[in-house]
Amino acid sequence: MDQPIKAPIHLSIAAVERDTGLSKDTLRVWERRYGFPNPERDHFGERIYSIDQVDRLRAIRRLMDVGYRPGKIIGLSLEDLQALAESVPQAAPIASEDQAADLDQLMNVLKSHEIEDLRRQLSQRVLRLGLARFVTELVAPLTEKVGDTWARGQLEIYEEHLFTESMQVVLRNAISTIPQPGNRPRVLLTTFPSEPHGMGLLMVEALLALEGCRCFSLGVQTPVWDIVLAAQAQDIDLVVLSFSPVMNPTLVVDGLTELRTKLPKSVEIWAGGRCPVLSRRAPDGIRVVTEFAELTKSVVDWRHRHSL
Amino acid sequence: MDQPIKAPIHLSIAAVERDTGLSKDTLRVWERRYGFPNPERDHFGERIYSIDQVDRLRAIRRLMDVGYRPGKIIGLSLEDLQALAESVPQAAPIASEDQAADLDQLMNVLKSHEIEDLRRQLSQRVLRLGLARFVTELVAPLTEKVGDTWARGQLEIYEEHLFTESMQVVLRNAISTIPQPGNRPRVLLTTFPSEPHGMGLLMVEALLALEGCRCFSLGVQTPVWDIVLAAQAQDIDLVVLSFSPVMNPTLVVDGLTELRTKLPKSVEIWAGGRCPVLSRRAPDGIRVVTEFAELTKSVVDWRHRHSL
DNA sequence: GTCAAATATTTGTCCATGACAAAGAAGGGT
DNA sequence: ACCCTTCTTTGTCATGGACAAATATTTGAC
Repeated sequence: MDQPIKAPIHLSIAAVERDTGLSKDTLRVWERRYGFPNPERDHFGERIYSIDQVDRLRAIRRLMDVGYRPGKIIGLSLEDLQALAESVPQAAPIASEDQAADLDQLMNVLKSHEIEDLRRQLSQRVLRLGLARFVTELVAPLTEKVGDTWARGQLEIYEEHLFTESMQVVLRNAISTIPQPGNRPRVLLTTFPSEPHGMGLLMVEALLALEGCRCFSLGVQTPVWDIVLAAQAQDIDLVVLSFSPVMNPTLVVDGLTELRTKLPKSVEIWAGGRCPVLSRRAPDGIRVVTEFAELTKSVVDWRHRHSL
Repeated sequence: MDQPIKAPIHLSIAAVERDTGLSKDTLRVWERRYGFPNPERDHFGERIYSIDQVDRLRAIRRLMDVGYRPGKIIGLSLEDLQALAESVPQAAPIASEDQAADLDQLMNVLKSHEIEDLRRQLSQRVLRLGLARFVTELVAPLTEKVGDTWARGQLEIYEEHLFTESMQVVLRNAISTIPQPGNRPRVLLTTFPSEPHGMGLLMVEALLALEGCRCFSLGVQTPVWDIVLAAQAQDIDLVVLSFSPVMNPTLVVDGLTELRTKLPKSVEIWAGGRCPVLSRRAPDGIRVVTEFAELTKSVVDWRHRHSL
């Protein structure tokens, strides 16, 4: 054996915050209220979390992302948590039999860790389906499936990383082959500072570029003020932001409100992604786009409104 | 005018943390110690920061990244801070006259916001110089120059985002053209969870791929435990991690130590990047690679040691 | 004077506890 | 069924104290 005695590794509260996505404040208040997590203390009284507890915290976090409330599940053992995750109903796949089978096949390639295979097969699908259908019918459901499978604990994070990395390579490659004429609308794409996920952005960029929009991607995590500056400098018509479900709702709403007041009225803001708060209480003056099909329509609509 | 009367916009402490990168704890303790920032309070006593103060905070933050200590500069006005930023000595460019001129030219293209131009010119340089020289003689110094210019306040964050995004596209494209034979060493590339910068990783991937290594990139921010799992699954010889100077030294050292104990002895760990702590107190069993030239040598050395 | 070791200062992060607002759940009337 | 009000849950913020790590400064030997 390479690691005969597994060293009892302990993590600081900052490390746990990063590994679980739960803020330090939350970790402390859970300990106070529910008695879990229940970390040891080092010689100076600072919290020291065991791997076991971090695993449990991650399982709890995953279930919360699916809608469970912490109070209900925080007392459960890791096994119970995993059992619960299994029972979460799969998001209804709107896919046909063929599609579903194809997704399964790609998942198997991913699980076999044959990265070249995965990348090659994805590239083939781009050619076969065309980029637009590739994004809507394959990337979107496959990404969801991967997230789902991970939430059930049937996929390691590193496998998700491998998937994301491969998919991004394929998508970027595909996007770079789209000719970019100097057309309107001129679109700025990015995410807020607390949102590190870039896949949604790439999908949107692909679809918009196909629609003939002029896309300027700032990558992820641009502060609000810098979005405003960039929109000014690039003479932007449309700011598109992408949100994942894990984003803090308050930050989403506050950020959007702030951005809306700072941007001229003539610049539209479109917010996309599967973030619950968007559908419920999106600020005024923000267009919420939850489905990819809407995106294309919205562009047509924009052009119509601007007589283009 | 689009915004005739600029609404007196105020930000919550969470928003300021987001926009300045200073933690809530830090913001509170500065207020307590130095009397700045000095936010108003809303009807319920929560801090409300003015735009002016946030601008000052960002200027301070920039100077800190260049080595100033907060206590020395926290009392200065925005003008004084900017003047100070101007006076920061430029990092000595080891480049030749020609190179320096070329970098300047590219910087100008970036500042003109002609993204297509920038991307096209970068792609041309790849062909002209070859990928290896492109990385060592252009990407590395240009990235540094961009960071530097930003630190002086002469570049907006969004401009840095534009640069990073363009460069990543070019690099990924270049990398994807390198044939990947099934050669050793098999290299896993990633960063720790607190390190969101992926450029260094791409540069290293390019050079290693050129050297004939088999590269598996997990993208950024992989938790330690998942790095271990991935290394196992992919039969990895070499884990390469990239660090930027802003990373918390404690987390770097702790993470590396943890990773070293969890990985089998047969798997080497190489740590790269301009992170001061690496040179000073790197843990045992970690190879520190600060220069790109070393990288190639290290691969040759690895092959020699493994009789390949 | 130069350099290294010892001491002082600066600075970020952590801790404990209290409080409240916003989201969600539960109850009651039409 | 539905909507409005009330109760419960939950995350974030506030205060103020403390210490360790990093940095600056002083001391002392050569």
